[in-house]
Amino acid sequence: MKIDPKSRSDLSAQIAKAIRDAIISGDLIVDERLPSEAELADQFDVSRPTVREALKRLAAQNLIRTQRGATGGAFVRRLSYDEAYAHHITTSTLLLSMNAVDFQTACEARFALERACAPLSAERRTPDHLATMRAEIHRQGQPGLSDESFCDSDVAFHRALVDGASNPVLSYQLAGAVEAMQPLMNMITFTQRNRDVIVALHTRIADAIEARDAASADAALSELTACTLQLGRDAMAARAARASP
Amino acid sequence: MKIDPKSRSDLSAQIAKAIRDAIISGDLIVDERLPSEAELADQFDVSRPTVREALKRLAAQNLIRTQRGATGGAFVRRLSYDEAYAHHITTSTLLLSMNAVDFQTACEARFALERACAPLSAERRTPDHLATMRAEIHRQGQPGLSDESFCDSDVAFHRALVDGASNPVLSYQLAGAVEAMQPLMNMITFTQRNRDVIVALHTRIADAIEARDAASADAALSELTACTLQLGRDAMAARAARASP
DNA sequence: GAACTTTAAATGTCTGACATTTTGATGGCA
DNA sequence: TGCCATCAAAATGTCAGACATTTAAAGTTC
Repeated sequence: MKIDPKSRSDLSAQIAKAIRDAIISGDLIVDERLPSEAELADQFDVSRPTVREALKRLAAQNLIRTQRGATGGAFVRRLSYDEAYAHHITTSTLLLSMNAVDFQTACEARFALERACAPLSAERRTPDHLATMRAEIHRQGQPGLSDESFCDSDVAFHRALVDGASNPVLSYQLAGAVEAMQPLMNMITFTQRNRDVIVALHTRIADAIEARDAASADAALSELTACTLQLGRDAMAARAARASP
Repeated sequence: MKIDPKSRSDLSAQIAKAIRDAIISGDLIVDERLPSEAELADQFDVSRPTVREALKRLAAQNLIRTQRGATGGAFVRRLSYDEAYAHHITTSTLLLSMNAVDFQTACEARFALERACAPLSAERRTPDHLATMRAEIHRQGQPGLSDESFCDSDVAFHRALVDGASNPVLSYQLAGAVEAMQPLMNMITFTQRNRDVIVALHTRIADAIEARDAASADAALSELTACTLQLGRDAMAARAARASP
C-alpha cells in the first residue's frame, strides 16, 4: 500500500485516502496497529503534522481510534452499529435540512421503508419489542406532553417496530430515514384530536404485530402514512397563513 | 457558540464538535465562511495546528470545504446527495465487512427495502429508468461476462429500479443497502443457468414496472429474493466444502 | 515475590517559520 | 480613460523542532 503520486492537492487528504483504501480493501484488519506517526511521516515523506491531519480525518469517520502511551498508536477500529447509527442519523438530518427536502418526500420515504419492515417484525418481534411499543403508546397518551416529547416517543415507537425485525442492517438503514425526519416532525403542532388518532393507529399496529398479522400492520401503517402527510400539509398551510395574513 | 469546557480529551475533537453543532443547529449556514484558522486559534485559545486538525475532521465529513488564497478560508458546505451516497455506501460496506454480517441478513434487508420502492417506481418511473433497466438486462445476457461485471450490472439495474421512485431520500437510504452488498454478492459464482433465471426475473420486473403493475413487480422481487438467498446458501456450502474436503 | 521507580515510546500540543495560491490594489503605459 | 503588469496581503498548506502527557513495560528495592 501507501504510494503517493505527486499530484497537486492536499497531502493529508491523499494520505487519508491511501490508508482508508487499505482498510476497505482489507489490507489493514480490525484492531491492527498502524505505524506510528513518525514512521508514517517517513514512509510518505511528509511531516508529522501532515500525517496527524490525515489521521484526524480517519478518526472523524470512526475508521481508527488512537491511544496514547507506550503501546499506543492508531488502530483500525471496528465500526459498531451504534456509532454507525449516530453517524448516519447526523448525516441524514443534515442532508434533509441543507437540501430543503420537503415533508412529503421525507415522509413517503420513511413510511415506505417502515412498511417493508413490518412483515418481518410481525414474524420475529420479541416481548421486549412489544413492551417498548406499548410503553411508548402509553406515554403518548399522557396529558400535558409537549409536542417535542410526543415526537420523541413517536420515534421510539417506530424504532421498536423496526428493531422487531431483528435485522441490524435493516435497523441501521431505517434509522436514517426515521430519525432524520424528527426536525420536520417538530414543525407540526399535534392537537389532542391528532394525538388520539395517532395513538389509535399505533395501538392497531402494536396489536397487529403482537398477533403476527402482517396485513393488518400494513393497513394501519398505510393509514398512518396518510394521516401524517395530512398533518404535514396542514402545518405548511398554517405556516403560509401566518407568513402572509 | 464556541465555548470549550476544560474537559480532558482531544482539543481538536472538542473544537470540531463545537463547530459541527453550530452547523447542525443552523448557527452557521451554507456557504458561510468560518473565521480564519488564526482567529479560531485565538477564540479557542489553542494553536493553529490544533485548529487545523479540527477542520480536517469536519472536512472528512464533507461539512466544510477549504479554499486557499486571499479570500479563502473554510466554508460551510452544502452536503450533496452524491457525496452523501458515496459516504453512506463506504460506511455501509465497512459496517457489513467488519461485523461479519451474514449474507442472509444483508440480503433480506436489501430486498425488503427494495420491495418498498417498487410500487412507487411502478407509479413514477420515466422512460429513462426503463431504458437503463433494459440496457442492464441486455448486458447481463452477454456471453463471457465476468461474475464481477454481472454483479456491477445487477447493482445498476436495481439502482435504476429504486431511482424510478423519484424520491432522493429513498434512493439515498437504499444505496447503502444495495451497494454495500456487492462484496458479498461477489463471493457468488453465477453459472449460466443462474444468470438465465436472474435475467428472466429482471425482465419480469422491468415489464411490471413498465406496465405500472406494482403487484407483479412485487411478486417477481419476491422470487428474486428467494433465488438470491439460495445462491448465497450454495456459495456458503461450496466454500465450506472447499475448506474441509 | 510484590511493590515501587524509572524509562521509553507514543500521542497531544505549541511555536515559529516558510511555501503556495489567490485576490485586489497599485501604478505605468497606450 | 482604460488596460495590463506587477506587487502586496491574506489565507491555507507544509515543515522542523520542541515540550507535555500518558501509558506500559522494564528495572530496582525490600
